[in-house]
Amino acid sequence: MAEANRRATSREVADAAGVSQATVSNVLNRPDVVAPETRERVTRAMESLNFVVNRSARELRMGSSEACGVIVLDIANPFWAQVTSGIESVTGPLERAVLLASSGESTVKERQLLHQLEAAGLLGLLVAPTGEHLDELWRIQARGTGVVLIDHDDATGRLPAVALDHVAGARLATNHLIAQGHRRIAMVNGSIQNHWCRDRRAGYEQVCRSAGITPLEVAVDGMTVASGFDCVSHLLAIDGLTAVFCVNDMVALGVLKGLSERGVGVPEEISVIGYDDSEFSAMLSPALTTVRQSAFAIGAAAARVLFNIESVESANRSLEAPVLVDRQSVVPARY
Amino acid sequence: MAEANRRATSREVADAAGVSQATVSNVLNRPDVVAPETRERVTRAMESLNFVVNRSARELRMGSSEACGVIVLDIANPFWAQVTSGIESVTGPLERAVLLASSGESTVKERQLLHQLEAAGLLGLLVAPTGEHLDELWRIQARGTGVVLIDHDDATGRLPAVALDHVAGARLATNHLIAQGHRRIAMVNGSIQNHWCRDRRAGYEQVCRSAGITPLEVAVDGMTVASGFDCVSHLLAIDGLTAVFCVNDMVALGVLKGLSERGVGVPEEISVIGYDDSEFSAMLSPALTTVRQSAFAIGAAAARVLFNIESVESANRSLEAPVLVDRQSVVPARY
DNA sequence: GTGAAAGCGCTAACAT
DNA sequence: ATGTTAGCGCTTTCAC
Repeated sequence: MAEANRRATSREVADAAGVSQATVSNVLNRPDVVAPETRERVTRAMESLNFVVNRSARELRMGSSEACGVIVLDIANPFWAQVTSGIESVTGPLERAVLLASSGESTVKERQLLHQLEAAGLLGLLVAPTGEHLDELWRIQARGTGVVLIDHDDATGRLPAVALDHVAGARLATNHLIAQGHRRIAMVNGSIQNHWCRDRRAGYEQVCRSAGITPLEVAVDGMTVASGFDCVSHLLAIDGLTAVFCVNDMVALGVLKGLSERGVGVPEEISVIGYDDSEFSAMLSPALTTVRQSAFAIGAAAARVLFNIESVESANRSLEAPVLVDRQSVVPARY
Repeated sequence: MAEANRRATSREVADAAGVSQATVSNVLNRPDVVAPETRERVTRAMESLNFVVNRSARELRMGSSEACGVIVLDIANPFWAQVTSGIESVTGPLERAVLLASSGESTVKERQLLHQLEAAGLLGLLVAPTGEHLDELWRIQARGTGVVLIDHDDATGRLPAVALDHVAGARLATNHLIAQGHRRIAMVNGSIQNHWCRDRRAGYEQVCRSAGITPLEVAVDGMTVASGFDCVSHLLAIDGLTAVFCVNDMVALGVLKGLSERGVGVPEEISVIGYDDSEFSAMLSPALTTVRQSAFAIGAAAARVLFNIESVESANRSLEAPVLVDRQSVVPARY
């Protein structure tokens, strides 16, 4: 049985190849500096011993790792799954590992994860913060771990941030509704702890007010299909309602379902607009009118910023402005 | 400026607290063994220095890490996002980090990732293999890193595997179609490189044959909405087709879309059945009839096996059998 | 209950 | 071109 039950060390490779450990290290890290013949011999030794470098040792020695940590708000949400894909699209080719974690929008879980990830000694962290308390992130940055905010700004400008313009997106959605003649428009919104929700509400309110109509907000707990479904009774209690703006497509899905179960026709009786343009949205019936923003692009941009491939400014500029995807769930109001 | 630009070491904490490094280590790992008063002093020093242990050093010393690596086939697919959630549901409370990577169903990418993850010196790996070549995984296991297969069996029994019964699920779907009187049933399937696709096809074919009807397979490249959409022309070329079994809900979504764009009514003209019961499936119109299997449960089960919380046998037993979710996209065939 | 010392596997000066 | 050596920050006997 040639197979050891333990990983081979560079020391063993060196012995097997009849060279010093330093040469093995050179073969690994600066192959050009070692004689082709020696290199060949060392490489063969590595293969026959199934050598694989011990990353902990390397990192300890070098003082840092190449990998990055990612904290998203909810991995089960398609938006974040897309963001993750975007991040991987840049880390993959760079052969950089990604340590992914999901805070589930819980601030305490976020703190735990931050602590764990910092202890992992990573090159940097990409984080979608759960709240406004950026101080822990500032501290991590000060201690030497790069931090890039995903879809959340740092008002103090200490942390680089790659963010989508939610205010603009919400304005787009609300304007569309108003342009179709709607005046009684509700917004189904998540917790305003969440800056998305805050920003989207801000956009919604701005447009409402300048059109002289009263904003009507219905809050839900999580931004999930279930919460959308559950809030339908509140929606139906609103007098004269003709349109609803949902904070995202998942919620819109729930609202659609709740409305249809109660026999309320969409879009004939009530128009519904979502946000995100999730993969399923075009396929709903009625196909969901929504606002598209590029989740994939924001993930990739944040990773590029962390790895110094691109400046924050340029990364943010590269993010497309939100666009309205006009489908079937919004029609002109009938009075 | 008290804030150092460098992480504090246990040595520094020791000096600040006027104790030895060993005591700091004890406070960290065996708090009970150190005098309460000393412990208190050390803890304060840690806080004031913002100490956080260097995981690389700890792991180097201990010879292994607590974290685990995960390789899924495609993180952007809701099924895998759910599996990931399941894994996190067990690693989270255990404070174990998860290193997530996605192979994108590419075998070469898989090899790269395996290499990277092994080099990270993790406690174990949870992997959904892209193909049948398990030899690299066997080697990793032999070298001392735990490996648990997600949704893929190891015929040799060397690797513990947590797997769903795709053959049974496909039988369920096909039987349902036949019970509704369908005889010309196509299956839209992904690459048979993928064992899911193979298993689901096997179930489909078994049932077809024993009912004396000819299996009709249409292959697509990836298991995505786009591939489903693209194969509709092939589907429509099949003479007398009345039903289609899609390898998953994403593909079904694409097929639904393609069919509706061509004015083919579902379910009046063609019945469609999916697989996975993705979150959006109930909300489609028609609501998608599909097969449910618990992606979340399989992730959690695999993690429990890796961490020795549960035996493979018990974990597999705990996985629910696939169930048919009868909705609107399948109706009796009309002749 | 606490400290001194050794060493995990690797890389990087420096010497040859 | 290759070898020697030191040491990254931590845990862990083994003394005291």
